[in-house]
This record gives sequence, structure tokens and C-alpha cells, in this order.
Amino acid sequence: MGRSPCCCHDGSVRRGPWSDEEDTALVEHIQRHGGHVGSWRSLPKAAGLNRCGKSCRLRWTNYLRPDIKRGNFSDDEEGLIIRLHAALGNRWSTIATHLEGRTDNEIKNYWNTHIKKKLLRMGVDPVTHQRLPPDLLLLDGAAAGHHLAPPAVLSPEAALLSAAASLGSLDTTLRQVHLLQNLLNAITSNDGVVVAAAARLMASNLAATTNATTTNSNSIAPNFQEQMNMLAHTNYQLPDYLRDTPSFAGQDMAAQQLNSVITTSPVLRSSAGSAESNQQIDQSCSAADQLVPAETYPQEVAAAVDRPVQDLANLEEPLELPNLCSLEFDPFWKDILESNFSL
DNA sequence: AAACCTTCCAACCGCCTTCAG
DNA sequence: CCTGAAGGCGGTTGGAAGGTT
Repeated sequence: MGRSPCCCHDGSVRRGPWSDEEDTALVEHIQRHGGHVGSWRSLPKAAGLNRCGKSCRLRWTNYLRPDIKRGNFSDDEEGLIIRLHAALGNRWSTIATHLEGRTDNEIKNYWNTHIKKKLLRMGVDPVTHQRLPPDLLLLDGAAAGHHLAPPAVLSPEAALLSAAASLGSLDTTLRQVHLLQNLLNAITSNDGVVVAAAARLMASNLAATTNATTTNSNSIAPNFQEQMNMLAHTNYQLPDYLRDTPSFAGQDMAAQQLNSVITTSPVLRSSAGSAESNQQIDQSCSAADQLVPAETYPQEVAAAVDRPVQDLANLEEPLELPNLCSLEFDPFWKDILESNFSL
């Protein structure tokens, strides 16, 4: 079996830009038939055009159709395209059905030439519609030739979480355990209680969102990078255009939960090990823990996450975790942690 | 003024789906 | 059910137009 050769491959038919005469012939032919095309294959001959049927169909649907709206896209149209793209992806023809008078080709072109760049400038990934991690923001700024803002001074927990976000694709449970282990190792050599709380909350928050978005609670990998990105931006807010999109409601809720947790950090810092701070941490964790049974965690993560917070605060020796890797021999973490925590 | 670069979009390409025979 | 013609779709390209050096 196989696809029959397209008539476009016939060297005798005309290709390239359409002349006014060709446009007129095509329009008049279709109008003569009451707007009904019938077979595109047979149309060129009937209309006296030396074009392939496919080319005629494209010219009609993308340019000559009388109901096509011309001119710039309005702000409303642009917002609608972005919202629809967030929900549908690159399904341009489906998107086009929601914009009267706009063709899929026109929307696709407008997306690629305008909206995509606009979103990148806003720090939003045009594919996932989530905030870009910091390293990609820098790359985009450099590529676009824009002025780069000086690096922000991050709090220890924000720096650590930002580093976590830059890990990129985490596709195995082992790597996730690796990350948590390194976080906790780093924590205990510095401001123990504060970042310990962040790590513990990170795991809990991860579990909560994982449970909310997948039926397989044993698999925590798919949402892990999202969690890292979210945690890295302590003031993370969903772009306005996504606020009304149902599929993002869960993320928004998780972001709000995280923001409320992070804002308690100064309290935790100033009263490390106090009953009050421990209570706040435990409250935040327990809500998430109720969503995912503890046994669904990988064993190593559970061992670290379920440890009482005051134990972390009072530790004199680094927390002992399964020896999955060693911080000192991991160049990535060595660089990150040296620059942020002066190991 | 000329050469070069960038942007934009109409048109094309090829794969996939649908449907009639 | 099978086959192949035709339509539909999304990704890509090429060249015109405008901008920059």
C-alpha cells in the first residue's frame, strides 16, 4: 500500500505565489457553484487553473474565503489563543474554530512570530505555560539581546530550591531521592531547621500534587520538575491567562499552599526548634501526608521526610541517609552548594 | 547607497485520518 | 475488511519586506 503521488509533484502544474488572475478564477469558480467546492482534485481543471487541487484548497481556506478576518489580532483574540493553546497544545485547527474569521495557518503563524516570543520575554515557557526556571530565563534574555537584571540575592532556602529547579529532567525515583538526600545533607551543615523544613515540605507538597494529578501514586517522577520549579519561585504566581483554566487549578492551589508555607520561614528561623515552629511545619506536612499514604513513598524518602523536625535542628552530625551518592563527588551539587552555602 | 540581517507569512510538504467503493 | 483517493492537519520553508550596520 502507499500513498498515491500528490499532483503537486507533477512538474507541469504551477507553484508558488498566486497571481490576481488565478485568485479571481478560483473565487469565481467557487461562487458559480454556490460556494460548494465538490472535489478539490477536479476543481483546477474545471476552473481553468494550472494548479493542484491541494494548492487550490489551501489558497481558498487560508486566503480567499469571504469570511476570513484580516488585520492584526486584538488583545482579546491574543488572550484567547494563549488560553486555548494552554489547554489544547498545537491543535491549531481546533483553536481556529474558537476564533471567528481566523484560519489555523494564521493563528499558527501569529503564535510562532509574536506570542511565543512575548511569553518568553514574560518568563513563561510557551510549551508548558509554566514559569521558566532561572537558567532558561538567562539564556532567553541573552539570546534576545535584552538587558539582564543583576542576580537577585536569594535567601538560603530560595537559593537551594532554585538550584533544585535547575536539575532539569528528573526521570527516576532514584534521582529524586538523590536530590532530597543532598538537600538534607546540605541543610544539616547550615541553617538546619529552616531548610530542613523546606525539604520536608517539598517532599510533602510533591506528594500532595502527585496524588492530585495521577492515579498511580507510586510514580512520583512526572510532576517532580514542576514541583521543583514551583518551589524555586517562592512568589510563584500563575500567569493571569491561566487562572481560569481548570487544568491549572491544582497547580495554582499548590503554589498558594507553598507560598503560605514559605512565608513562615522567618518565624521558623527566629524560633528554631521551638514548639511553635515545629507545629507550623507539622501542620503543613500533615495535610499533604493525609493525601498520600506513607507507604507509597520510596523507603529512603520516607525515612528522611518523616524524621521529627526538632531532631534535624539539634543534629550535630549530618543526617545519615542511604548512601545513594556522595555530595562531595557530585560536581553539579558541589558547584551549586559551594556558591550558595560556602561548603 | 549597499550589503547584510531579521522578521513575517503564504505556501508547501508529508503524514494521518476519513470514507466510499 | 481492504484499498486507495481525498481531505485535514501541523511542521517547515523560501522569499519579500523592512531594519540595521
